[in-house]
Amino acid sequence: MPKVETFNRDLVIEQVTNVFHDKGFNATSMQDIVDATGLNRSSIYNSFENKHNLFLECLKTYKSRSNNHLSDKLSTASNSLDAIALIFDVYIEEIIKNVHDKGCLIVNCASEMANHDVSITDFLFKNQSDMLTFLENLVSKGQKEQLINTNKSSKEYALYLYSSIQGFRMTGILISDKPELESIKNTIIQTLI
Amino acid sequence: MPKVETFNRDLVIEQVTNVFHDKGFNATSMQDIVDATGLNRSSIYNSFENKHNLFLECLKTYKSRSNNHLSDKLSTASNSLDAIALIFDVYIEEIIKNVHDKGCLIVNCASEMANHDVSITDFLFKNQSDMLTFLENLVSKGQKEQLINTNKSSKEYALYLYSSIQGFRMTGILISDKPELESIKNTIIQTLI
DNA sequence: TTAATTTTGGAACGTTCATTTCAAATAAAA
DNA sequence: TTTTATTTGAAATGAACGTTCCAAAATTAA
Repeated sequence: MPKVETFNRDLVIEQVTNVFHDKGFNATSMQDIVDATGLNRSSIYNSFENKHNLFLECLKTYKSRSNNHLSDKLSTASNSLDAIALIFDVYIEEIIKNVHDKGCLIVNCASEMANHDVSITDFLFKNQSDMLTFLENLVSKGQKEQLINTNKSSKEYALYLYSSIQGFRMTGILISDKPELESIKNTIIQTLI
Repeated sequence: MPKVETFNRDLVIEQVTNVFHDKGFNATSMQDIVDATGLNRSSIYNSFENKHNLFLECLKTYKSRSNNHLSDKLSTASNSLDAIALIFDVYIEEIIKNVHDKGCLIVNCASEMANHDVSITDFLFKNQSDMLTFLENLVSKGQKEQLINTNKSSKEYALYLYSSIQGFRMTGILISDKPELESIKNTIIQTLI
């Protein structure tokens, strides 16, 4: 019966995500989004309710897309320690790919919006929890494989890595020199050995 | 001859900085600034030209105020390694002081505005350079005192610490649990020993 | 006390903001 | 082909934005 949605929703989300990633939530206007997608205002509001919801959907898609990309790369790792190093390699690749790196959308979002918007804060805490669990499992396996030292618990090292990754993503915004990024990565990894 | 500026410029900058720190540049309106300072719009524009300049002045004041505060604390350090640990203690104190920590104004600014505004980007690169020099000297002294290992150069460790500090400040936005923050700090410091 | 100079208060500027409205175009099902 | 549901286009909404304007108040030097 109805006329069906003609645009590619995934593509639109990707286009909008690029704008949000580049300018942040507050500096992005609906006009920017209209321009980036080629869609009409009405279509956007019809399909995504409002700017806030659209941003939340971009965040969620970004998270799962990043996680999938990470999983793909990590599946090639020979062991857990190698996997942790590969996480940083993925980010290094991302940072030097762009002339001006935009950092991590989620880290930027935390910096811009945490504690101001409950649905965003909920997302951020959930993301943090997922990240910590993921890293803890990785460290735990590495410790069982005796590739990672047991000076600290897997929980503590996960927290350390979580914090280090955020710093790494922030640093990449201004520093895009590969040797420097590799050096930071190696120093972080060294701690675990 | 003239009527002289009646308000306390330092106080106004502090009040405005608090708003910018809380909401970020783009989400802060001139009305917010009027409300926070109690000044009239005209007075603000008379004294600070525009929002952008006002923000830049807040950034600079924030930087020097933070550096002064850090210097004060670090002067009580018994050695260079202790001084590095004290940096993190200053941040931990800052993080748990506020119910909802806002992170570092400069880190947040990098996340929101880097590569979009040349005067901001200039400030950020200058700040980064200052930070790295400061940390490199600290590490270098620590290595001479044989308190910090020489597995990596002082430059490399400075870069590592710089990245770690940014991550630490980001992490503190969502995590305000002192033991967790202490754990991250200790893991970072451990790398140097 | 007067003159000179600046800060104020408050309104107004034109623009841009996110969002809404609604008729016209569209397309699948009947 | 007609019906039905939905997407579109384009304009309009009112509120908020950063900034400007100007007369009135204020203050100090002469």
